[in-house]
Amino acid sequence: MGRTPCCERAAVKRGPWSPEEDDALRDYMRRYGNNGSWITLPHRAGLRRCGKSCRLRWLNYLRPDIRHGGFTDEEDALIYSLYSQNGSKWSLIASKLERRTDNDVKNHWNTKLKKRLAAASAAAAATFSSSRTDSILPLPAPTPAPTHAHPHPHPSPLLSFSMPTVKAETYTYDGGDFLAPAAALHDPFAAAEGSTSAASSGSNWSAVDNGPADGGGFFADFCTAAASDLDAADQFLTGFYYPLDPTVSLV
DNA sequence: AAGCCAGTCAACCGCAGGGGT
DNA sequence: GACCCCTGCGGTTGACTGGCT
Repeated sequence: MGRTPCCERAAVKRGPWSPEEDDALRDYMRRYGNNGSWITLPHRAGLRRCGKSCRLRWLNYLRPDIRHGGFTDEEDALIYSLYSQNGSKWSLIASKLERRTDNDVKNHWNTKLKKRLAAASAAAAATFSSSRTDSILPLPAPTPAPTHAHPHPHPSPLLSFSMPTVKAETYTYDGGDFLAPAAALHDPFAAAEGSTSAASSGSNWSAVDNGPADGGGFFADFCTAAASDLDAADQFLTGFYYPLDPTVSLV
């Protein structure tokens, strides 16, 4: 039962690649490229490795046109932005970054960016919840979505985004306030965490403009505003936290 | 010096989907 | 349409490393 393995496990080597194996694969790819299939490449290259392992090693490590580590602030901002728009589509995100691999971007997100965002979120949430007694964010009456991005009201020292974002989501209106969905109330940054929260339930932090650095600014700026000044946070929300589309429902 | 712990990243696993038969 | 093979992708694991106690 179960899935047929892509190669005979007992017959192939696993684990870290030795320099000799790297040389063999690099040399083979340089001479012949992957003419044929990855499955048969190990045999042709004289490697006792699974074809998938060879492919991964080549694409993520040995390929000459890739960079490792040393992500710049600009790249970080772009990753935040693309993640907020697309979720964990690492291959897509990597394709927008020059000479980066999906594995590298994914690791960078999981080890650095996600934690940075979580820390900012926690700080903002703590400040916000300790300062408010009501559980409803004071959302403004609906206003037409702007056709152009606003100038940034609170440039963030935390993350260098320049574009504001709004949230496209279904809201309810109780006659006085617009009520954000519960998930957003408890974790306004949940969407940025991806699959387990808002992103999987249809929330989508979308950019007003489609500039390359859009998308993640809301989190950073709200964090900054909330952490430093509650009024500023309210003002920030008033400015940007409004229904974007006709899915707004009045109850 | 030794043990522990957290961070990092290479590598693996399993699934989805495309293409060929 | 059903099946198989292969590739690509995203999630996860585990080895390694450096810092701290």
